[in-house]
Amino acid sequence: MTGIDDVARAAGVSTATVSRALRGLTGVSAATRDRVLQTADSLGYEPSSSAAHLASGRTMAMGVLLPMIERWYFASALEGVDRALRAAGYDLIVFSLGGSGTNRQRVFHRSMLRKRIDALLVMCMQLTPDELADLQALEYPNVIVGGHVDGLRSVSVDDAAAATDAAEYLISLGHTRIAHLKGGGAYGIDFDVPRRREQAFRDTMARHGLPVRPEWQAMGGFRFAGGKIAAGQLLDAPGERPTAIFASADEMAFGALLAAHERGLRVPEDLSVVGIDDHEFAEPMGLTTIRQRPDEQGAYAAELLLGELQGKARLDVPRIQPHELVVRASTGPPPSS
Amino acid sequence: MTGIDDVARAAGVSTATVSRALRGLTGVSAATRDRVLQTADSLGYEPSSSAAHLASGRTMAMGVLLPMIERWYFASALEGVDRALRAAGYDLIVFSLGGSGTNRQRVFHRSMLRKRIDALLVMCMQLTPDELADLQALEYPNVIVGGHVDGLRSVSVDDAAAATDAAEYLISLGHTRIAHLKGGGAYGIDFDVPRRREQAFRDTMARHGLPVRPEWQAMGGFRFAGGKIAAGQLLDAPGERPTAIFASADEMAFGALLAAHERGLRVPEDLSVVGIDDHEFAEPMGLTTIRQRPDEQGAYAAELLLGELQGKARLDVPRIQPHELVVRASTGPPPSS
DNA sequence: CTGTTAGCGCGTTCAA
DNA sequence: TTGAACGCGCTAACAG
Repeated sequence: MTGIDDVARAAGVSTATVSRALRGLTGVSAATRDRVLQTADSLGYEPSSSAAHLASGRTMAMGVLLPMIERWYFASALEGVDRALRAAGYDLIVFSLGGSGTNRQRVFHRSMLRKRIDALLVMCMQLTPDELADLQALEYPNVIVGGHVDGLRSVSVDDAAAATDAAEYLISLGHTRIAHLKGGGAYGIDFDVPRRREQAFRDTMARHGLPVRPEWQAMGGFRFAGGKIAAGQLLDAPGERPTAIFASADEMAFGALLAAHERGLRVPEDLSVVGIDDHEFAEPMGLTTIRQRPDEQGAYAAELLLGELQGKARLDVPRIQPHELVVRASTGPPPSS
Repeated sequence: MTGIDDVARAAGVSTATVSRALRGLTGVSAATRDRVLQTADSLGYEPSSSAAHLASGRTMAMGVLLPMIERWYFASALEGVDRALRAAGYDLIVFSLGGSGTNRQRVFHRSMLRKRIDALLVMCMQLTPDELADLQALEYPNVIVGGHVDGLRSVSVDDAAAATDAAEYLISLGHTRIAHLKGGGAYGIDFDVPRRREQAFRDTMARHGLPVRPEWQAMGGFRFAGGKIAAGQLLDAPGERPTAIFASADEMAFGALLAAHERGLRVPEDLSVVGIDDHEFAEPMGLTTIRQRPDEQGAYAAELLLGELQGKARLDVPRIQPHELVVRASTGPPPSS
């Protein structure tokens, strides 16, 4: 393996000069810099990140801790984080709980991040007090993405506003009999996003003097299959049927769409459905939804940490991430019945 | 930060003994080992991976290079890789091309992996000759997952057999007018999986003396939206309609299902659809498909590399990964017309 | 079974 | 603008 002294020798300078030239520091004449760059390139030299870490204290890597990867939100956010990090020359180290929730003990234990990262992004996780303490003991900059933990900064949409906008839109169309497909309880990891959305839904209904019927609140577990089953039960129940379903996430909304189809209900004539996310499938499925961009949230969070590592002032209250109503074919006025 | 000498001093032994005890090497008395473990724990000591790397030559990290994260196959495979690595105490470093294909130059350039990893998994990428050379110059163990590159080992299903099984199943139901939704051309990264599946489809049709009509071959780009559009065009075309669609991936099959529904075609009475993958949505959508398990493929590939790092013999021909027909509600005999 | 010592490959002083 | 020398924290080889 070719090291820094090989370059130094070949370029006829000291290792210190090579180091300076390669990192673009000042105090190197243009001539020597060019020479160093050229010989480094021709020798195929690349510095060892471990040696650099040891000498400088910086790992040039960032960690992401998440409950699981294979979920639209997480995978998209990861993509955004990766994009931001790569642009800054940082590496991305991924720690997934794999949805298990069982290897949950000592998540933030020192062993999980063996002095390998400069900062940590935590995605959508509800933390126990012990875990919170562990995280803070880790002492490097951190931020929560897509979730909320007391005492830590979050980068996310305004979940309450997003849910409110969805419910308000249904109400503006004339709906009064609105059901709610709730998320949560599915990741093996609770987090409060579903609670915030549900509360906002309830508040919005109350503000309009509309009832929130217990039998129209169902748990869809944030997934297609769960949403389909829950929506099916809603629609099959005796008595009045809702004219609209607000799903706390698109995947559950897809399930609702399918459940309606299977029962011969027309969307939106008989039933309107609105979700949150703007999942890739929402457009082809014609789902009206509240768009959010997990990738941009991830990138924003990564850049925030990157900024702090470069000495920028700490941002105690990150910018709320935007959301937006996207109207498609799954919503319309309620049936006139 | 507490280092190894802090532990050594506190335990009254040398740093070498601490190192040995902590790594579970032989040649340490039970008593000393316990004492060391205990003081290390109480001091909250965790070794620096960089220092360990420098001294030992091992990074205890593995890299994964993939075209993008937010895609069912990649995210699932990543999950499996992570699971295997974490069990072995290895870290996972992710390099995503972000679907761009533009920052494609010098993918394997030394700078991409600054001596940070012990082995590399490459997912589903078609490599240029230059890239292949770069990869091999990287000199650490590698393996391709879910794709094929001449000269490199692959962990994947038998794509030809999977596509054959799907087509054979349709044929066994009595279908003769079978359309094909092809993948490919979508990732910004070509790879030969779609070609293998298409070829197997053609071969199977030929073997049964069935025609492969050019107007029934459509490009769905491996995605829901693309599959929906392509299937819609197939179904809207004047002249005879296919009685079955074989989609090279579930996401396109979902699009076909939707296109059929929108045209009032009943599935499977008027049209049968079969996919490949067993995507999470396949079960609730009632899609007949060929199941594969990307997570297990990823885990298997990771374990293969792990084994080699531990000195096991190199496996030149990894085990073909299993696939399996899963019959659901989207397939049936062709209409008797 | 345990301790001593010499690097691993850089970044970073400090002096020139 | 450049170079020499030290040390980051650990593992490995050797000696005891």
